[in-house]
Amino acid sequence: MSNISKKRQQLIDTALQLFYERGINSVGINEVLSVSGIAKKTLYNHFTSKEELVLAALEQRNDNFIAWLTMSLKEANTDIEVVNKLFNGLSAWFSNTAIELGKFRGCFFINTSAEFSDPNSKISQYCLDHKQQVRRLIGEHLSTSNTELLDTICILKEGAISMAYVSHDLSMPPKCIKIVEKLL
Amino acid sequence: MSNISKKRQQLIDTALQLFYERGINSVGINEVLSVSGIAKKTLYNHFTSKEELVLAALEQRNDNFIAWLTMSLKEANTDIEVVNKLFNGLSAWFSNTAIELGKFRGCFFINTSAEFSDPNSKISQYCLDHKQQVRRLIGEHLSTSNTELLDTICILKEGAISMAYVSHDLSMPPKCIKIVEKLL
DNA sequence: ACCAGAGTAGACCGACCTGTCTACATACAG
DNA sequence: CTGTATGTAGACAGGTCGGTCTACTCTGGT
Repeated sequence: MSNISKKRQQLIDTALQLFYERGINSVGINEVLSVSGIAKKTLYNHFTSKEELVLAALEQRNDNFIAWLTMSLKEANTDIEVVNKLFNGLSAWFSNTAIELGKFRGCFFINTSAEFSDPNSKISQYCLDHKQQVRRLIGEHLSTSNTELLDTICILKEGAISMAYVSHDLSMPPKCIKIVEKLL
Repeated sequence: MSNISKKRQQLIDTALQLFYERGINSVGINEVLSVSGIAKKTLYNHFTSKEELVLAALEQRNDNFIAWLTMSLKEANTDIEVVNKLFNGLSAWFSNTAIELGKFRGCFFINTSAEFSDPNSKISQYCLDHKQQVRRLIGEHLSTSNTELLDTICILKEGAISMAYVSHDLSMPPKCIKIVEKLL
């Protein structure tokens, strides 16, 4: 890997970590630089603004998350297996057992949407896009193209994430599994 | 009402509106002052810091929300009626028909939790407290003290709010009602 | 060996942040 | 009528923000 993209990647990695841990508006460019040990000129060589760095961090997180979810849903051949693997995966995430996703601090995309109020901004649009990608990936593992089950799973997933973060209640994923079991 | 508490209330109302619309970290004290037309000295007469104003705005929002929810659940005498009234209420909120709650921009408490990363801060604690109050209020309207139904409703509620805001999908509340109907 | 490209450190800019303070106006209770 | 409490306007302090720029160094390919 060339030096140029190595530095670029270091910046993205550091930014993602700090942005996810503490929120984008609470982390300044200077902190990203001092933590990563990279000069300011280099950052503005690769990104024209903080917003571009934010978008790159969102893309990185999306890649990580989709990869993790793909792995989690691997070899799920029945609908109930998909549900089990999905919510067991969420459990692992919440309890910091899914190391690929870092220390749990809610959904980075929900948190970021909360910080950026303009729904037409690239940042908000990307958050929406991420949720659609996750939904599509789950849908591809289900036996039916009926959206009813997919809707249910997505609602429960979002609810479980929100309650895990805001209410510190990590017990929702098993309950979600039971709910879907009853419905099938 | 005395002048002192009138000014205080104006500050809280303005702060709540701006904080909810755009996020707490994106709104400075000076903007709250210029919009409300109140002097800075007066603000720091009533609140020792921005954090205190934020807490007062959270309390105000909690009062408004609990009052709205209490009204929405009034005369719900069966479990299914509670579910119907709750999710129809959410529908109205999402589509800006519930004027008491202002223009929908997600859950103020979820959004605020996303902005403040320290879970032990008063602000994060208050967000958690709000969610518990809402849960308790819903629970009081249910026929059983069994937490299973209450858990289900709360997960679905959080999921519906999150999807309405991040994914601009306002269609979840009726689907939540159908899900609970199947489970009962 | 040399030069261009990519890196470094960090001063600097204007804008904005929270919070303090001075100086003055108004209202009202005793 | 007067004193206190509460209000006003806004300058100011000290800090941080995103972003620009200068001046210098390192490194790798020809």
